[in-house]
Amino acid sequence: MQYWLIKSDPETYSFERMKKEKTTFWEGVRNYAARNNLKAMKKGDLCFFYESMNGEPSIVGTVKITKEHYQDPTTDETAWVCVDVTYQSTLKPTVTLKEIKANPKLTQMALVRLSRLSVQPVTEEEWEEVLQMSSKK
DNA sequence: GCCAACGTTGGC
DNA sequence: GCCAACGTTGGC
Repeated sequence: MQYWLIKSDPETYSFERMKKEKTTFWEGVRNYAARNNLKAMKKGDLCFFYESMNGEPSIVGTVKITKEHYQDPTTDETAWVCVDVTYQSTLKPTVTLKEIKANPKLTQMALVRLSRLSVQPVTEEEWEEVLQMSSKK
């Protein structure tokens, strides 16, 4: 069981839409490092859903991997894969990037260090810490 | 909208 | 296979 974080520009695919559709295939990854992480995902793994760009960049909820990687149907290139994810929960309130950066326990998070990686691993400690931050607010 | 960071491409 | 140039991402 592992934890991950996936990023989305809400103009492309918002968490609102994720909630409405319940399940979606996470396609469009065109970066090798991110692709390798997609391939490492296992059914049942949990993911933070992070919204970038618009407004306050934040972790807004969690989703679950419901299907392991397969050929990305949006391209013929066999190099690229996608996974299926299903809505799990909404973080109330959300945890912003600002707060994550301000938390000394989270300075090692890939989100802070590798800000451009769109699919990244999260440690169990980081996972728990972010959930705590949300519940304590 | 700017610009820093970083991944990718392509010439050698 | 190196590395400069270029393109893209994403925070601000």
